[in-house]
Amino acid sequence: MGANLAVQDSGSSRDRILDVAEELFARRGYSGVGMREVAAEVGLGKSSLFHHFSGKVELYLEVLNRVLERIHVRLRDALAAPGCSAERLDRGIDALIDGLVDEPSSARLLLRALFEDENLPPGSDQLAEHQAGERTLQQILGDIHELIREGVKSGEFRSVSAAHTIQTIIGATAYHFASGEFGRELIGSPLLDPDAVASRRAEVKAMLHHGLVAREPVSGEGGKE
Amino acid sequence: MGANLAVQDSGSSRDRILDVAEELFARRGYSGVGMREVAAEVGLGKSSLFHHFSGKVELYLEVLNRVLERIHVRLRDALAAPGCSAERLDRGIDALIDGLVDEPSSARLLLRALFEDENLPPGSDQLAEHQAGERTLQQILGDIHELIREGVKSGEFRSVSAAHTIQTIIGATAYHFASGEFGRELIGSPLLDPDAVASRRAEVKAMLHHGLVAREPVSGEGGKE
DNA sequence: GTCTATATCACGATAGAC
DNA sequence: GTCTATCGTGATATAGAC
Repeated sequence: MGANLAVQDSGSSRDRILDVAEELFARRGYSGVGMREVAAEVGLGKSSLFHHFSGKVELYLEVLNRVLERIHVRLRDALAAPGCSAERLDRGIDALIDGLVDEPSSARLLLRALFEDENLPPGSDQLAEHQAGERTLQQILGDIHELIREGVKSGEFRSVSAAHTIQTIIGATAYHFASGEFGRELIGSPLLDPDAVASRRAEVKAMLHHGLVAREPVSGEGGKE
Repeated sequence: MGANLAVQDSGSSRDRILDVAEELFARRGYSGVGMREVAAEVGLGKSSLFHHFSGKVELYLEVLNRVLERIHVRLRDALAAPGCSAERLDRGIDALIDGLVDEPSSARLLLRALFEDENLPPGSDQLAEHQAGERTLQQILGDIHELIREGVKSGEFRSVSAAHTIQTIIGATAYHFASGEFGRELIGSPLLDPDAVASRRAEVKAMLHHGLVAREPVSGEGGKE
């Protein structure tokens, strides 16, 4: 039962609660985690959690916000540097993967968050914590959307649907690193192993640059890199 | 057996339980659904469920098996017909999307299944129901793997990693149709709307054929279609 | 096959001592 | 800020009548 949670004991009680809750919510989802378990893992009594967070939903939403903020900062910085659209795309992919790898709970938590709406108590989407997360999410999506739009406008990208391309990018990054044991068996090694991460980076970028179907090399660019 | 006159709810109690459980598990996950709720939705007392299934885990695993079987049949038939690798790839993508669209619970249930391992009681992976699902899953993955391997071998596909390409395909199809309200807001219409489904088909195939980055047309094939 | 009733346990949340 | 004790509810599962 007692899983080994590699969470540091430093920081305020509030931060330690957030750290523990982030890993537990990522692994078992909102309904699968109890306040009692979070408290026990932090080393507090269950009631102490209610001193720091007004309820389970608020705790969950603050965990989610923190993850979204971290992604947003990384992506914004990566896309801010100058370069052509293809270069900025590659840097954005790297930033996304860096974030998902450096904070291993993020991918699962974010993917789970797509479904958790129906598990949260009714009215949770009107809490201040939820709306803060919505704003961060819209900034993330806005950054990617603008990158794609500019690339299409300049002719550097095909005339793709920005929305569908965002979905494809999320699927290629967040889904992959959230796929856990399934992905591990498929790939043949833990998804966070350096080699597996490097492979994923290369495969995603190659897919975005060339697709899957081969074609004759064009101006010395179509073959292997 | 007599002729089936009723159109809905005409199956056995067992089938009706599976239908209801499939939708509920897809929407709220294993931990988020109670046997009481399933029973109430079917129109039975809670205890009656335990007459048809020995427990909650067994019910969940049988629901999952049924979904995997349906996908397997569709994909196997689609890939069996002759054609070049690119044609078979497109048919496979269509079969996957057809399945996810015709059975709207499938995408969420399958994506959730990647995480539910940690929510099931310990030892669930040794139940007969689990191992049946494992076999079906391996058949599905084997079919896709073989398609990619043949395409690479014949030179029709780039020399991609089959495992990573499978992850990309799952991300582009199952993730997309499981993304629910998030996807709906991003795309701008319900993901199952005919137009949105057609768009997804086209975008996924175009991404697999051409990637995102544009290049000069090659032998009348590289531009817009 | 379906039901009522019950056993046992965990859940989120609160009250109040310290 | 953390604790113990408790409330009310709902969870899975079982026993046994019909």
